[in-house]
Amino acid sequence: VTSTLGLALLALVARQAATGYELARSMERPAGFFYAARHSQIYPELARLQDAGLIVGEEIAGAGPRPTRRYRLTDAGADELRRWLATPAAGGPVRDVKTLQFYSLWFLPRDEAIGLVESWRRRHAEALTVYAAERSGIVADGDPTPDTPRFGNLAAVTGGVLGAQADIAWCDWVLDRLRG
Amino acid sequence: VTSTLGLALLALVARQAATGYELARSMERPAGFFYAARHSQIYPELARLQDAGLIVGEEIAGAGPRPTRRYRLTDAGADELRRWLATPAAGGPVRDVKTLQFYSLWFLPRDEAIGLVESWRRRHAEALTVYAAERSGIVADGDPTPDTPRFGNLAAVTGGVLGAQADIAWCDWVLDRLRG
DNA sequence: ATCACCATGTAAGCTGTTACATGATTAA
DNA sequence: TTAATCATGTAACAGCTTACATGGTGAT
Repeated sequence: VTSTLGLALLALVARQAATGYELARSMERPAGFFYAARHSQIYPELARLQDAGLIVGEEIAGAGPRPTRRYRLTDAGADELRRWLATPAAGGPVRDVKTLQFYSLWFLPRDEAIGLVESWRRRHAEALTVYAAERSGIVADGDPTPDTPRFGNLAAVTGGVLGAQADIAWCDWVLDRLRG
Repeated sequence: VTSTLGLALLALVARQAATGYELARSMERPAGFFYAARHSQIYPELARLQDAGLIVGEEIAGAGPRPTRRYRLTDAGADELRRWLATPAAGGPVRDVKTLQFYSLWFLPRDEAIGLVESWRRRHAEALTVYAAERSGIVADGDPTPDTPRFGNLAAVTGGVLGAQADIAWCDWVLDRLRG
């Protein structure tokens, strides 16, 4: 019954009790690399999760006109998250703009096609340096064991590295053909 | 001004004039692997594209209570598509359920974590056989030159193969860690 | 004083999904 | 005759984005 956004929030709160603001930050920078959401979507969803008894918010001292709340996972929330993780999620709708553009490369003059692929390559190369740096940061703190959140971080960022490498290899393959 | 769905439809119509029904089919099976949409979204968008002068529909004989129309690209539509392809599209929102689950692997007992990753691995292996089969089918018809739609097909499916291989390698890396 | 950041909320609008609706043709 | 396929459309709803709204704290 819980939405994917709800489960994403449970996954974050499971790691660390957090305010809506902190969760919104996470869904921009670290977790946002693979699951993004805005605060306007997060706050109502947190209210729903609390109504469903999956999280509880405790009021804390904070800045601003409205009360600040820090949420933590309940036992029911932990069950819900584990149930979702136990079965592989059905992949949602696919809307891959990059593949759509590569699918249409034949429609461009040769030089512009090369320019398009090169700029995608640049983007992936940048992403790779970001992921690789993040990854060596994690590894430098010691190899995480599979029952700690840091293992999830390492797994996610490793996927980012492997994916970016594959994307770059793809661009190189296409460039070879276009120049060849 | 045109939506991404609109550009996806232009990209398909650029290859081959098509009815809304045929476009909806494409967005299930071949093109649907990287850009999916339903007929309920496609028909109104086709009307909008025609209003904007990017495609024109010609009534043809066909089954059904309403007139059947086959759409083809106009010169303005070709310009619009080329303009979009010339600059690399801004990546839309990221909502990667698989990475979210891997990020949360630490939260599961070891055996269930292994089960989850194995089932993702199975899914990617299936995808790989589909892409690989599709790819050898294209290559068997002769190497396409970069100015033919078949080159786009080959580029897209090559990306599918490389991506699936990277996904499998990722799963294997995680499984290695989980099994110790 | 001005700016960035902390912190939470609502409203309008666009995008996308599911479901409802209609009817002809062709193959089992 | 029953089902699949061709072919098009609308309506209700869910999900997400952009923009509006408020106000406190701490640094420059």
